[in-house]
Amino acid sequence: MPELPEVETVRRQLSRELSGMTITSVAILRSGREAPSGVDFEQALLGRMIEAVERRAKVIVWRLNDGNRVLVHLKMTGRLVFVAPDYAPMKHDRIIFACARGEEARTLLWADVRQFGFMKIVSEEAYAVIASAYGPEPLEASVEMLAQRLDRGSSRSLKTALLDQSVIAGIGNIYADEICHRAGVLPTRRLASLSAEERWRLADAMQTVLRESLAQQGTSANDYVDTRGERGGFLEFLRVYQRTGDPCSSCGTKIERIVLAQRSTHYCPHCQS
DNA sequence: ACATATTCCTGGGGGC
DNA sequence: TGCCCCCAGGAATATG
Repeated sequence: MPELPEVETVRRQLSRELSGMTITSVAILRSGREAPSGVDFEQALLGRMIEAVERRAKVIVWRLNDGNRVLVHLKMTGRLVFVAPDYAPMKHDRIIFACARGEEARTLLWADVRQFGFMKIVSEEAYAVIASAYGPEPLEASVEMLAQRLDRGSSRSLKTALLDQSVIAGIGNIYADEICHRAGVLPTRRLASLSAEERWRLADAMQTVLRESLAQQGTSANDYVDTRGERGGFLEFLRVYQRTGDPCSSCGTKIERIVLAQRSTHYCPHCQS
């Protein structure tokens, strides 16, 4: 499940490989999750140069030289992987892109087992509207700003707020649980009950956890791999996520699991309050 | 303004 | 070996 560190890892690799490249072919193997669909999608990309690869929240953004943006959301099981030019397509592959810059060429595959992900071509103006709906980027905003985003006098749970992309961008189920554990705060807490000190600890934990994971190229809990097909290394550093019953790394108490906001939620009943 | 349920989808694992 | 059922979940949408 790519969240900010995984999506950012993919973005960096794409930026390195694709910046300045022109799209020379678009082979849609399985239509339905791209917009506009089919031939219109292909025609909107052919001959365009990728000027830059950016990211907003969990969305990867290809900036094209005609001003349009290609938005890619990997959702649960989406993958962007570089493959050989003669790659033989497999069951869940959706689109294969060929790109070139002089003598250099790259073949990029978009595959998605569960088919939740999408690719969408939008204008510069439409992208600005989409981007503005997201909350601040946790690795770019200040701790003060992030703490302030959690200060809403709200009755909703902390976990719900952390998963809400309009509050803070890029956090998903893995990092929501890890952030709460680092900060020593229960995910079930109501926002309105958080002290200023707790909000500051949460904001600080957001940056710490996301930075540490990014340094390990993200977490491969299930399906995630980067553009080279390699897994992220942060799994072994997770302290609560998918560690139900394991001893807490800080105090040895067994990690517990509940369902909160329709999501599996993991916490240490001793370290978090 | 909040929660909760439903929807999309497929593979993997447990139970028998 | 092979069913059946449940589970994983990002985010939009509907309902309470």
